[in-house]
Amino acid sequence: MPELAEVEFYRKRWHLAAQGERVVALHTHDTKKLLRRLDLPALRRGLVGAVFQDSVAAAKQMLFRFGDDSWLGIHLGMSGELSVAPPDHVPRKHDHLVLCTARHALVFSDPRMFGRLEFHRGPDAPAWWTKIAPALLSREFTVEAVAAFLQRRRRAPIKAVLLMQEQFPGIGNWMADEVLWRAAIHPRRLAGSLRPAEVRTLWRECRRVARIALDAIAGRGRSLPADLNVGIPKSWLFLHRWRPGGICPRTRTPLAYATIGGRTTCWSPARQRLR
DNA sequence: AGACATGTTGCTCA
DNA sequence: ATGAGCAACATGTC
Repeated sequence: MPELAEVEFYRKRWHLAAQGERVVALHTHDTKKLLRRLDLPALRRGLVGAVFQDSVAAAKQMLFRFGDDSWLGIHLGMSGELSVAPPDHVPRKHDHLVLCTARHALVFSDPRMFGRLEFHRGPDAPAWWTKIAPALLSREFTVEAVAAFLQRRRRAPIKAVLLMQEQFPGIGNWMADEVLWRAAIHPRRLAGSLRPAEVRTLWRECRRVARIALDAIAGRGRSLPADLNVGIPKSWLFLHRWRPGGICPRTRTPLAYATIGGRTTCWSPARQRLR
């Protein structure tokens, strides 16, 4: 499920509930897969007794800092989520990590187990965190960088290229379709075939979709929507794409579906034309 | 029953 | 060497 804005929603849920609280217990449901990058005893030593100091999200990953030098990285994969429960929470089948403070249980659950947990100890954030590509909303995410990247990937369909985290951190399947729909670019167009004006539009819509999605899904300031998706604008493709027989909210014509770049892709043929 | 799922990785082939 | 395409991962839901 989680892309850029959903990841921020989950990070904020833990942060608003328990930032500043001390971890008093930790439960793991060990699946070698999810915890494969984790030194479990080190995790326990680092977190239990430490205060949840801060957190940040980037791309589809989150980093939580405990005490001065303990860092917990989380990638939610396809089906992961973070929730908050009472401190006596009894872990359910897919709860793989539970951090308890005096007042809350912070729960990481992931049925499909495509997620990832990493623990790092040291004064600075780990290397895998600092090498995440510049955020879509940062100054370093420039139209020139996008143009150069599209040229390098010129033979791949633009839909597949938008999913590449090395240039478009946080964009996932639905955001990619949303960006292309707004930019009126057919998902099967080869990246190298986009005219400069189209590249600029694509760049601009990447930033717009990221900004609006973050506000709508994760809220502004200290607010947090009650649920994912409640704030998504009615005009977005997102709300029309899932039901078969969906109608484009702009052209009022039927949406099309196909596998492009290995993923189910939805577009509006009346709006997004080939070549 | 079978298809499909908002993600990533590692392999094969050009 | 570089890049494109695809199967695999594990489990739930329609």
